[in-house]
Amino acid sequence: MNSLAEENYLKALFTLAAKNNGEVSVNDLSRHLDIKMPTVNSMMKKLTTKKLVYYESYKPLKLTEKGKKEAALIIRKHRLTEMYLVEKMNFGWEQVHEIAEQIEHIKSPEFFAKMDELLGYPQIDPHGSPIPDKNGKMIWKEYKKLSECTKGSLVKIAAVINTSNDFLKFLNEKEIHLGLKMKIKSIEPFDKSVIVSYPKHASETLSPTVSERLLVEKV
Amino acid sequence: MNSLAEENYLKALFTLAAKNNGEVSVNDLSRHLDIKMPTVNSMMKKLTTKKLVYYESYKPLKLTEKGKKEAALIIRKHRLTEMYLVEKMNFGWEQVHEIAEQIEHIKSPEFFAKMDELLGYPQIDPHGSPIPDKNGKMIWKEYKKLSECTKGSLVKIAAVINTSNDFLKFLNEKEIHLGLKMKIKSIEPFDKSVIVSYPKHASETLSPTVSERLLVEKV
DNA sequence: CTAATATGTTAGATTTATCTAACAATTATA
DNA sequence: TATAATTGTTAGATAAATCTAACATATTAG
Ligand SMILES: [Mn+2]
Ligand SMILES: [Mn+2]
Ligand SMILES: [Mn+2]
Ligand SMILES: [Mn+2]
Repeated sequence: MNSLAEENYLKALFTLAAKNNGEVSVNDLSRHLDIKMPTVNSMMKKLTTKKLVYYESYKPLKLTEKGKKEAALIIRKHRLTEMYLVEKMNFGWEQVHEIAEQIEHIKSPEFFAKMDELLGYPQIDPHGSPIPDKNGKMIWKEYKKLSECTKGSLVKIAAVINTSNDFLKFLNEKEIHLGLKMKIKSIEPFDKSVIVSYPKHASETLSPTVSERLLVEKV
Repeated sequence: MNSLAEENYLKALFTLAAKNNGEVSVNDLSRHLDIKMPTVNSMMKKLTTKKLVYYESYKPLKLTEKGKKEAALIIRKHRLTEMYLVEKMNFGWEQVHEIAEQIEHIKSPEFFAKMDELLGYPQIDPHGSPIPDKNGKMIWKEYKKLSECTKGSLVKIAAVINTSNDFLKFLNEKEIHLGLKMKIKSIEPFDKSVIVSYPKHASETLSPTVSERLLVEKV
């Protein structure tokens, strides 16, 4: 059984690896978790003896297959929890991450199985991220960034990335949510702002900071 | 902020104190928590510096007012969780204690406030124990043990005490649950077994082991 | 009332997860 | 390529929560 600390390292390794083809540096982990490098270094040695991480001095860190699976199962619990909090407890999508960060460590397969069942076996979390299955398999659909779409296209919001509290609250104010269909009216040539329209909002200008964080699918 | 370990000691102190007019011994705590006496001893010193426990060498342990309140608030979270698991997630009353033992330590006032709201501000948990209010105030209604009732009386099951898994499963088999009304048909003079009747059960014999663990109110 | 038993305390060790300081290797820059 | 900056490692310290062994006090029984 992994400790709470070990679980957080596994999750961080998994998340950071996704951004850098499977390889993570001690420094990345250190900054991501706000834990000093020597601490990370010794934890990596420990996870290596547990066959969860592959580590050699001065080389990039990699999760083993076992490590990947265990990490994915924690992410599964995190995302199921977020979905449960939004769907069954009426929390806003900007409120659930902190709570899920704690509940993901609860040791009770029955508890998460029940959430899964009550939610009808959801495939995505409230931010559009895929929920890994019971074997730790996770599939990202092929979404496109809103910033990469062309004028005139009709798109549907599928996921948000870099889901900070402030960003989600901004989206709430603009009434932008998953599933929302919007039309791209034009793209400002100067700064690449995207001008869109959607129900109750005839014209909204979204800066690149925003449009790069919105993943969409074509309608 | 108290650690998980500290919270479990506070809760144990509160629970054991209820059985012994506010005083708890190091030995009681040690056995209850399955933690050796020297460990308990040093934790009591720590909780004393935090003004949660009143401790003097060789004297019984007592929670301070602050300690009592903090303990009651953890018990509040435990019981709200149990109620939520039974009412909203369809767990059996014998399944919820272990999960609540973990969730009671979640740091999120909003999470428990939401449970409370969704449950309609319940006063008791699934075993009939009172849920302390937001100020840590808890009131036990004046129930009587089934074993103390007289022949011919009509009673309603109000709470169960010493709620072990096996006992709750036994009650499930006998279809005995909170709110059930039963009539005391007779009391066996030899061993004080109570013979009762209730819907679908014309005659059930309950041993003292059982009838002493069932709290009832008169109908 | 003494002796045995039970309960409580002190001292010191261990495990886990963290840190700082010092040093070493790698990578980037001039 | 030599030097500087960044990244990584080692060594040793610290805090929390636990333990065992030894000793001290209190309670119980004869
Ligand atoms: Mn999250
Ligand atoms: Mn976490
Ligand atoms: Mn319980
Ligand atoms: Mn607990």
